[in-house]
Amino acid sequence: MAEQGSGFELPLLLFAGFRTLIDALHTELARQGHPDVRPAYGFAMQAIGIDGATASELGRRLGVSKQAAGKTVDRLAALGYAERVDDDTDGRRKLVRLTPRGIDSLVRSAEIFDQLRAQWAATLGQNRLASMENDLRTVVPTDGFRLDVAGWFG
Amino acid sequence: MAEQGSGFELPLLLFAGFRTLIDALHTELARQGHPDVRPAYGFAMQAIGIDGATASELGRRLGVSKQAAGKTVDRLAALGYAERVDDDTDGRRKLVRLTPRGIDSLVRSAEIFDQLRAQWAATLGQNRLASMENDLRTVVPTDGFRLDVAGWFG
DNA sequence: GTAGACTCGACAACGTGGTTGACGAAATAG
DNA sequence: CTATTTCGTCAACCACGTTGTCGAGTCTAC
Repeated sequence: MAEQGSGFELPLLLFAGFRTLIDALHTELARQGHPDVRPAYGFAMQAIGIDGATASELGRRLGVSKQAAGKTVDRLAALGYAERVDDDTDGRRKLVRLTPRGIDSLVRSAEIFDQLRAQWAATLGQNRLASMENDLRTVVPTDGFRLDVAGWFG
Repeated sequence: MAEQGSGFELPLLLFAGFRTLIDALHTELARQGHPDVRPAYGFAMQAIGIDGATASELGRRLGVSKQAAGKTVDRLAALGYAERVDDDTDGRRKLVRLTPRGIDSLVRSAEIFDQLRAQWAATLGQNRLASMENDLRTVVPTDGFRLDVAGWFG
């Protein structure tokens, strides 16, 4: 209340909201058999998608270099969430595909996010939550933004 | 609008809002003579505060180890934003103090954040923005949360 | 059909932000 | 006086990003 109207608080609240959701997601994800999925991995797997992608394409989607994307794929592969498959029609390309385990984590993430949103809706009311989402949509640039949280911040 | 009610969109919107504010801050900060302040540095300087702090205390405030805090102080010191001062009454302690340049960046940050909030208020309306802040306060845990964004995410 | 340009994935080196573990020095508790 | 705690630092390591380089494969133009 002392910080009412302080410009300092707004970014903190937005980040706290983001972090609250992501932490709740990963707590539940861990409980459902995915204890070693980090926030960054979730975003990367989301970017890989069901159809898969090459490392270069993944880099473009995430807004990072192809080298950084390649390293992320290494970690995902080491954990059994993704795999590299040679492309028959192009000897240079290696398609990165999610394993069944990777797809499972993605499906569960979507469900958990829906449940979390429902909790917020129950607390704030559907209208208030929808207003918040609409207002955020108005005020953030519409073009896709970069998801390289760790690298961006530090 | 296709994503209306999608649990996936909410965290993205919150993060995009956070990032939009932080990016705007640093663009303006760079214009005002602080081009090499990174988001992480701003949070660290905020935690150091006007009165200064020891590296261990800084670590506690940021939620990271004293070693990590010490490294952050190194980078801040290298850029001329902070300095270490021996404590006369305790031979172990070294107080980390912001330099005038460090304080200047903090003062300007506060002003810029206020201006950015005013822009949001002009776009959304005072009431809508205040509602958003109130709703976020309702839904995020009240206890102080960790500011180690980079380390948390990745 | 082949020469040049482009793309792909990988390698190396580095910067930044974290972690543990260990350690000497200084303060404090008994 | 001794035992414990705390402070700052050093060293090693990991995660996530960067740039530069490179061989190999594909595509385009002549």
